Amino acid sequence: MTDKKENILSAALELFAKDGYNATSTSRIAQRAGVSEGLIFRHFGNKKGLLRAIMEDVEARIGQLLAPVIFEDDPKRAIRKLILMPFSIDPSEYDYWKLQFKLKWEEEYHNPNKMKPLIDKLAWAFRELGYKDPEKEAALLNQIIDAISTEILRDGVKTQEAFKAFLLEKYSV
Amino acid sequence: MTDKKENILSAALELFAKDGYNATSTSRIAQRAGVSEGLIFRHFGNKKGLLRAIMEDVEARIGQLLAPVIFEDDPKRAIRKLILMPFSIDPSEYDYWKLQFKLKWEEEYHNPNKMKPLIDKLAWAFRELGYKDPEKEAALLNQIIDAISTEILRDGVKTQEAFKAFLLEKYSV
Amino acid sequence: MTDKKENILSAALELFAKDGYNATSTSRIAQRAGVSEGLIFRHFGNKKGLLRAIMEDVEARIGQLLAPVIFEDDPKRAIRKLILMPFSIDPSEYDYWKLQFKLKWEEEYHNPNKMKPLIDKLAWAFRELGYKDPEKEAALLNQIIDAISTEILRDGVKTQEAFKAFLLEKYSV
Amino acid sequence: MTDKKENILSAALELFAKDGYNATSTSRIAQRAGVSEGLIFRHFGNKKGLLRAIMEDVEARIGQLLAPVIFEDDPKRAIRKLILMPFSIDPSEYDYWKLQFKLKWEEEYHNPNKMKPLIDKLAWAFRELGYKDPEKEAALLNQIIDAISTEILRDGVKTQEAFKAFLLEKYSV
DNA sequence: TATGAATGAGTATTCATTCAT
DNA sequence: GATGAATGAATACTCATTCAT
Repeated sequence: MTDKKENILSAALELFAKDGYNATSTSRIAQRAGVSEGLIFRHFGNKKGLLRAIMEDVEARIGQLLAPVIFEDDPKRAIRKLILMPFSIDPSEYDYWKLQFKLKWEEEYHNPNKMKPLIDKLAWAFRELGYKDPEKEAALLNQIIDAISTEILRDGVKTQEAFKAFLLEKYSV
Repeated sequence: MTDKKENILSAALELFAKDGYNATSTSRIAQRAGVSEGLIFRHFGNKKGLLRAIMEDVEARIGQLLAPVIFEDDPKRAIRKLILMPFSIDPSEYDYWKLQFKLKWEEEYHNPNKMKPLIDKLAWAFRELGYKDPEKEAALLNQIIDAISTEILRDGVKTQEAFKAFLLEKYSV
Repeated sequence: MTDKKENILSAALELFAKDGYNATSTSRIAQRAGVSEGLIFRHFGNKKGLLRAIMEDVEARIGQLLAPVIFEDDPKRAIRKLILMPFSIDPSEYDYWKLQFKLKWEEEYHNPNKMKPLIDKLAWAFRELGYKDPEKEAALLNQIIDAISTEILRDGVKTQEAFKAFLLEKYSV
Repeated sequence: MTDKKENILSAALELFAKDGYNATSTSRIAQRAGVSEGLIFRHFGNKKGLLRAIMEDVEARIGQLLAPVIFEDDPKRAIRKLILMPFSIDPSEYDYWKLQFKLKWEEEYHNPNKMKPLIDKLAWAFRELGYKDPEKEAALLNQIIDAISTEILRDGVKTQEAFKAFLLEKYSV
């Protein structure tokens, strides 16, 4: 991949994450990337194509982050790893996550199945631990982590730090 | 308030809730409201002014919905009422709620303090019931309700129905 | 119709006739009409809409020009009037005609049926005059007039003047 | 001439003939020719240069087609050959002709002198046959053939077939 | 010879906003 | 209060062309 193509990708990620897809014009992306506007279209066809290219990256990163949870064999440790996850995201990767959350509300880009494997794993963990309604517990914890991630991305990790111990204790993990 | 002004307000609410603020043009609002585009600016100054006017409504509705929780004197019943709340929203009012959630991610319009009184009330309730860390419990339940509301607004109330009993039991309320 | 709307119409007619539809940009039209580019779209929706509006005029003018032929009761005089027609077009109306011919080759705008009533009338005239194959004679004369009109529009009426007498004599009208 | 250069030429001919010069982009030409866009400019300098190269071909073909008329020594047979000409064009060569006609109205490319030798030959033929105004007869027949060719290129040879016998008889050739 | 990255000017169209009536 | 004409800046996208490789 050429330098300029990468510049476009990272400028777009940054702006999409900050302002959203609709509110970011291709001309601002080009400007920030230091390239001509036309180049965006030569490389990605259209604005949606650029978004798609970025989303592939985003999904890969999320996959990487979730992998340790999904491949954990011990149920307690799986839950623990998930709870710790939002606190361990590298700030340099926040934009990937912000975009993911922004797109839930913008565009038709929302794909709720993306989290399916994680929820399944959690359900398994809760079942192993003898919880009465493991599916619901899984969905609930997933939502909690989702909400905490949201807050972290908006206001920084420090504002949510207190929840870490709280949740670990609540779930005894 | 004149008819036409109200038409504008309800057309804008509908469109903002469906497509977001940025993706809704004043011309589409005028068209759907059956008024001239100019009238929007006579009444509300500019597009942001229109959004502000709508948000006043939105906040009033949310206030109304939360009032029964906040003025409940029995801690168990307060928690119970909050859990039931997202399931009891009249579908005709969904747009107010959708807009509220959409705006969290769009615009600089997010006002996290809006929920402060509710969280305080919840903290009080959990304290009364002897929970160890009532502030965190309050924040957590608030986030859970937030997440469930989100899902209800996106996919309908039926998809989340199962959580009602689950949560009521979990919190023994 | 407002002044500015008419300005747009006449600027567009002029430019479409000179350079063709595709080769004329909306910005050049706006510039020549002395209006903002946006106004074109407010009045005509899009570039095609502008062309359509012009074509309605064009067809009305052509109708007017052909009417004396079509409502002529004497066959010889009908043919005579048609032959004289291209020589009698007011130069101020050339653009309407040029556009008509340009569009035959550009766009999907060609409508061969437009000339049907004229050809029918000619066929009738030739039949009345005892010609052996009146339909073909009609089509042929129509084509000849078409070709002469083309030349007149390109190079001026003088270059074709000699054909006037030649054709009148040829058809003895 | 290299393969690729020929590919460009034939792709451009096809597209210019179908959509016109202005409406055909160099990128579409390159795509259809299966070459890089840059190669067009290496070979032909610019888009106009490509058109010029094609027009040389076009004129050569037209010359070939007219040669039998121009070198015919018998006046009747010369006229006969011209009348038959548009019906005998090989459909695989239609694009050359379409382009020729399209360009009459687009671009500054029209060259009316191209037909001079043909018209001179016709004038000679009509003079030989004792027509009263051979120059005009020549110009007229040329226009008729031109018009019939136009129709054939647009709607196919069958739609004009009937004119063949009609004209041959009209001119007794 | 041939490519493919890159550009700057241009395209049709939409936008929020103003203003005379 | 209400309209509809009008605008200028912005939008996503296309174009012919250049150039290093």
